[in-house]
Amino acid sequence: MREETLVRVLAVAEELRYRPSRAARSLTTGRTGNIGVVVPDLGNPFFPAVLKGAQARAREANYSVFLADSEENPRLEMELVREMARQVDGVVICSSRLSEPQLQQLRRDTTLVLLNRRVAGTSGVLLDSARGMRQAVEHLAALGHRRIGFLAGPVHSWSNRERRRGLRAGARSHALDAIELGSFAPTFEAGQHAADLVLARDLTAVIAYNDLMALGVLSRLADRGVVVPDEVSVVGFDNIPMAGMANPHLTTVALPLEPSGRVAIELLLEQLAHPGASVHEEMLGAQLIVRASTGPVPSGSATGTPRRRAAGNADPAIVK
Amino acid sequence: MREETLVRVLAVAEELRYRPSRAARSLTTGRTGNIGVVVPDLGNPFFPAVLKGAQARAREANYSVFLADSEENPRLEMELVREMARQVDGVVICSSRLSEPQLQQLRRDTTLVLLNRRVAGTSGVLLDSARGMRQAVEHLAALGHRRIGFLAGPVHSWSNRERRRGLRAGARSHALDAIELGSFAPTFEAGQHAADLVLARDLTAVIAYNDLMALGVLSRLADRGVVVPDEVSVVGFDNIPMAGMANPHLTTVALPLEPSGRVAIELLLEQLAHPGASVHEEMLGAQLIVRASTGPVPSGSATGTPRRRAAGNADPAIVK
DNA sequence: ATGAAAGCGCTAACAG
DNA sequence: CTGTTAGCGCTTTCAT
Repeated sequence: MREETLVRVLAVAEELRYRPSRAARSLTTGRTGNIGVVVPDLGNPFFPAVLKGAQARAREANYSVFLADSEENPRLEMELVREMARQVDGVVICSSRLSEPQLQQLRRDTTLVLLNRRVAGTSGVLLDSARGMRQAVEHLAALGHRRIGFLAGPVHSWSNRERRRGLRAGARSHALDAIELGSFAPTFEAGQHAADLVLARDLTAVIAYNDLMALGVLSRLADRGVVVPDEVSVVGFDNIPMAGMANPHLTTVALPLEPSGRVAIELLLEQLAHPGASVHEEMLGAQLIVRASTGPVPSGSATGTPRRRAAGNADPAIVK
Repeated sequence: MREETLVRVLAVAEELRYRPSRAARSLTTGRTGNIGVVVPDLGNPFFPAVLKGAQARAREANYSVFLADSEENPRLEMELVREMARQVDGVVICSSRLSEPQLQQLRRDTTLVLLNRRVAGTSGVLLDSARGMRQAVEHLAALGHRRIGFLAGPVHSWSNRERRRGLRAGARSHALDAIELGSFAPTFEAGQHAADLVLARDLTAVIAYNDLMALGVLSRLADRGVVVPDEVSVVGFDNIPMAGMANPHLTTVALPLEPSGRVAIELLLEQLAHPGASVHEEMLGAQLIVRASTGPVPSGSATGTPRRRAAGNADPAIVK
């Protein structure tokens, strides 16, 4: 058509504030231009961080994102994904609390990408928890700790399994005892509660499932007058945004949260572009962050000598 | 129709995994069943908290929510709302960084509800920052402080204006000096930076725009060997989820974050149900949270006597 | 090259 | 009260 016509049409379109209807478009094309993201709990700072990366990357690719909070509830999680499936091109499930069969089932409804979960035939982003855990154990071993507690997180969580795996491997390598406690909810309050169990077991070091719990432990230890890190060393996981500023005594295994969100979207876009393409899995590294205050433990404690009460000699939770 | 027919139809529908297409539906009905939420920064814990409430309430009403992060960028914020407008029934803008004319303009594109912002003709949820600030000032006055610093937040933020307003009122009531510093970005890092300015001004108490900044101040004060609260009292705002667990020295003005998200959605639903109805504004209260460690300041400091260096006598930032 | 028409999946308004 | 039809706003295909 004529140049002039084009210009005029565009001008009028602008004047009438014309905006193409995405609904109508998606009706014909079959694509929505939307992506869904499901998280177990927005109150856990881990997920907003991931979300931030995901949202940013999605926008760069001209996708909008639907957000849903499954409230740590598998039934709700299922329902949310199903509902989303109707109006998105694919969904990213973060730290899914669903069983593998359930996830396989959802795969029939939409293109799935998992974050923090490994399922056959499904693309996913993984954070190298096991390696991070080995670093943490190595660090504590170097400080002289011989008995290390682990406060386990959600049972169905992949990262919890990985962290336990890393723990056992680390304990074996360094010939120290790893005592698993829990599982606990991945919250500050659960950490406070767990702190008492740690003291009761006469542990000199404890690794929590995540920073939230670790902060809970630190808080409770402070309340009980226990000096950190002289009497007990505490290590957390994830390095959530406020972890460091929250408590300088917190050593933590840092995971790349925002990048993981970005990568999840990237994997999803890839799947959408090449529907038949092979499934990809991306593993992102962990890094131990040792803060100023993590000093060596007193030699008395370091040998694992009970300080408060005698430990039972047949301890069922000792792993190695 | 016959009972049997109905049953068989439903059975087949289920068998074929039939799901009505929302795109097609919205094409005919003109409604999408979606709501948009825009926040300035997901990295600020304030917003995930609000978001959690909003998402939960929206879901209860069978709405899905689109999420967008405007990265504290007004241009981007505009664009995001415009884009959302095409596929939602309404949008909630949290702590908008836009000018009033810009917001009026957006109102033509979609139904708007504002959180933390007052604009004529637009429904909104407000958090009573001014009253919270007066409580904070009253508290510090009771502890004997005579010179109080305020670390201002984003210039275009309604709550920042309200907090300044409350500050001036409080300073007048209690006949004390309020020194405004900033503005600063509402971040931990900015708080660290501001702490030095506070010390340079010989202030015995400082109220930060929000908890993030307050934690930054506390962190920097600790690094510089200043004892809190004996030498300096620090007050934050919002009571974000990790504030309390982060630092027991943090006194904070608590705002109902999750409820505010819920209320925002409620106002939006109301607007959608009665399109012509009158605009509503909801004001939610604030509550001062004084933690264990907020003791009185030494009497020397309490009289406002400079401790580190002489303060210039013509201080332009002194409000009253 | 440009323009007309079919149809995506649904709902609303209609006719039977 | 059931069953049929028009049309929402686009894209894609087909005819001109």
